[in-house]
Amino acid sequence: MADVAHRAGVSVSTVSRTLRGLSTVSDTTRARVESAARELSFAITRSASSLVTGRTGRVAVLMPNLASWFLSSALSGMAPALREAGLDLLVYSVSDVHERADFFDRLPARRNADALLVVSFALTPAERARLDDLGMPLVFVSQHAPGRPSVYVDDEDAALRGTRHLLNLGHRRIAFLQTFDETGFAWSSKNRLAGHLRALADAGLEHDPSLVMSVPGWKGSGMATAVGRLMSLQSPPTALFTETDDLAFRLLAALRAANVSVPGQVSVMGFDDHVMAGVMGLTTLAQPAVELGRTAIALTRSVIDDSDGAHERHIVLPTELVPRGSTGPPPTGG
Amino acid sequence: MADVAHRAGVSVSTVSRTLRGLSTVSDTTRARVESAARELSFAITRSASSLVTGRTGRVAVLMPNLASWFLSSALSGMAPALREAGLDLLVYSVSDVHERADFFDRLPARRNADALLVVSFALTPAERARLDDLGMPLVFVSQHAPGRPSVYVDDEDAALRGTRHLLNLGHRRIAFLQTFDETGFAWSSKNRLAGHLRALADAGLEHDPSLVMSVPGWKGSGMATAVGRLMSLQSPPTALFTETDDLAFRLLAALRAANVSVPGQVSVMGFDDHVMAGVMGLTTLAQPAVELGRTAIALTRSVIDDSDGAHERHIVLPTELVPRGSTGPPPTGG
DNA sequence: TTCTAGCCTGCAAGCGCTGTCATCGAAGTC
DNA sequence: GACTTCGATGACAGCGCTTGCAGGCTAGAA
Repeated sequence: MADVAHRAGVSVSTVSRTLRGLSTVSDTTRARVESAARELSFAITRSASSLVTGRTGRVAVLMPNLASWFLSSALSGMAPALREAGLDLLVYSVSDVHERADFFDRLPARRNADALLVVSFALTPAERARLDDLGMPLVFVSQHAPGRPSVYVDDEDAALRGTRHLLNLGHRRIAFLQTFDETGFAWSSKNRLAGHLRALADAGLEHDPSLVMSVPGWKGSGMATAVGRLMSLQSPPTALFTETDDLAFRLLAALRAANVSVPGQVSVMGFDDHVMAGVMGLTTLAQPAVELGRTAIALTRSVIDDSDGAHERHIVLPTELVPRGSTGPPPTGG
Repeated sequence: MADVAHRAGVSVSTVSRTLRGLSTVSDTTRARVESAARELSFAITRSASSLVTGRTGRVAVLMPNLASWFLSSALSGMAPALREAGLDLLVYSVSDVHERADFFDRLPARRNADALLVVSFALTPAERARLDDLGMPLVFVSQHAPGRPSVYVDDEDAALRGTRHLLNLGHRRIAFLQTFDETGFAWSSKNRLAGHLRALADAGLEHDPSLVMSVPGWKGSGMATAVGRLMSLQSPPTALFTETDDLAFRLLAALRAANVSVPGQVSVMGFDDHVMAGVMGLTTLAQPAVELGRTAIALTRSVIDDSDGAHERHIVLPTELVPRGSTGPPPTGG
C-alpha cells in the first residue's frame, strides 16, 4: 500500500480511504490512486485490516461432509451470495469423531471468520455450548435451533405430505427406509419419520414397526437385505418412502434386481429432489438446497450487520412434492 | 494472548512460544500456559500472526462449481489432509463469466492464502498470466500445466483403454458422447476424445464423425435427441462411450425410455466412477477423485515448504477400468 | 481584507501477534 | 571459586493496515 501511495504521490491513509470507497476523497486523487493500484496489481493484505477492524471478511461453514448432494448444493447457493457481499468462504468439513473432537477442541474458526454457519450438523449439548463460546455469530442451516437464526425446511410437514400422497393413491401398507446412523451426524430423519407416522395416524392407520427399516451405508448388500425382508412380510408394503433420494436410488436398483416392478408392484418415493431424481423418474419431495444456501448467506449478512431481530430470525423454506413415474396406485387386489 | 500471559504469570512471548510448540519452553511453564489458555478458551488471532509471518495458514481452491461429483469428491479428499496440516480451506467457486472476470480482476485470493489450487479450470492465457501475477504458489489439479506442479489422471490413456475394452468385446461401431461446452470451462473432453480416437485408429478403424456427438446440459431433451439420431444411422453404434458418468446416467435413462436394452442392444461405458455408477451397474473408468484431492494437498504442502523440485513436480494418478453390467458383446449379426 | 466553515489530506497511534536480542540463573569446567 | 555455556524468559520493535485528530487550503461571508 505504501508503494501505491508513493506512486500516486499521496499518503497511505488516502490510499486506504480510496480503496475502501470512502467519500472524503477528491475525484482527482481517487483517480490517481486507483490507477496506481491497478498498475501495481495491488491487493490488500486482509490480515492487516482484520487486525485493525476486527472483521475478517470471511464466513466459515461447518458441515459433516462435502460430497453429498445436499451439502454441495447448499454450498453452491452460498458461493455467489458471498461473492456478491465480498465475503470469502472458509469450509470446515468434519466427518469422523476424531476430526470432530479436534474441531470443537481447537475452535479453529474462532477469530478467523465473521460468522459460522452450522449446516446439517447434529450437535451434542457440549458442542453447542462450545460454539456459544466462540464469540462469533452462529447461523444454523438445514436445522432448527431455538432462539438462534436458522434457515431450514419443515421436514416433518414435507414427509407428512409425501405419505399423504401415497395414502391418496390408495396405499395402506407404506414402509419407511432410513439410513442407519453410524456416525451420530444424522438429524433430519427423526423429523421425516415423525411426519410419515403422523400422516399414517391421521389416516387412522396403526403404526407397524416392521415397516420402518434402517439400512446401512453405501457398501454391501444392506439394501437387498432390507428389500428381501420387506417383501417377505406376511402383508408386504405396496409403497416405500425413503428418507433421502440417495437411498431411493439404491432401492430402485435393488428392486430392479429383484424383478419388482415400479410402480406396478410397489411405489417408491424419495426426499430431496437430487439431480438424478429426474433422470431416474423418482417421485420425491423437493427441498430447495441451493436456495437454502443463498438464504443462509442473506441471513448471515444481516446477523453480521446486526440488523434488528436478525439474531433470532427463523426462515422456513417450502418443499414441493414432485410427482414422477415411481409412484402410482397399488396393484389391484393388493 | 495478553490475558493468557497474565493468568499464567508469564510474558506474551512465552505464551506465543508455548502455543506454537517451540521447544525452548520448560515443561512447568508450558503446562501453566496451556491450562491458562484452555481455561480462557483462547484461540489465536490468525490475522495478527499472518501479518508478522507472512503466512496465512490457508489454502485457496479455485473451481468452476461446487456441486459436481468430481469436484466435491476432490474437496472431500482435501479436507482431512488440510486439517492434518493445520491449514484452512478457502473456496472460490467461479461459474459464470461475470464472476470469472471479477475473480481475475480483483484476485481476491492474493495475500489471503498460502497457495492456490486450480482445479479443472480451463484458463485463458490472460487468466494464466494474471495468476502468475499472484505471487503465490499455484498447484494445478486435474489438469496438466507444463512446468507447474500438477496432479491429474491421464485422461487420454484412460479413454484409450475404455475404447479398447469395447473393441475387445467385439464392437466396431462405437459412439462418443460429450457434453456441449456452453461455458468454455470444460477441458478434459478433448483428451478423452483423443484417447478414444486413438484406440479406434490403433484398431485400424476409420473415424466416423457422425459417431461423435455433443449433448447439451441437464435441461431439456437433448439426450433423447442424441439417442434418436444415433440409433437411426444407416449403421448404428453398438456401443456408446460417454465423457462422464453423469452423461451415461442420462443416456441409460434415455435408452430405457426408448426400449433399447443395455447391454443387449448397446453397451454403455462411462468415465469417473461416480457413486451412482455402482448402483446403476455402469461400466466405467474410475478416476480417484478423493485421492486426487488428497495428493494435491500433499503436493501443495511441499510447494509451500519449498521442497526441492516440488515446484515442477507432476503426479499422474492411475485410472481403473471397472467392468459392470452395462457393457457386453455386440448383438450377434449386428 | 479578514474570518469562518468546510473539504481534503497527512500524521501517528495502535490492532495482536512474532522474532530478535538481551538478560538471568543454574549447571558445568578447570 | 571464577568463568563459560546454555536453557529459559522477557522486552521491544515492527508486520500493513485503519482511524481519530490536526492542519492546510479554498471559498464565501462580513
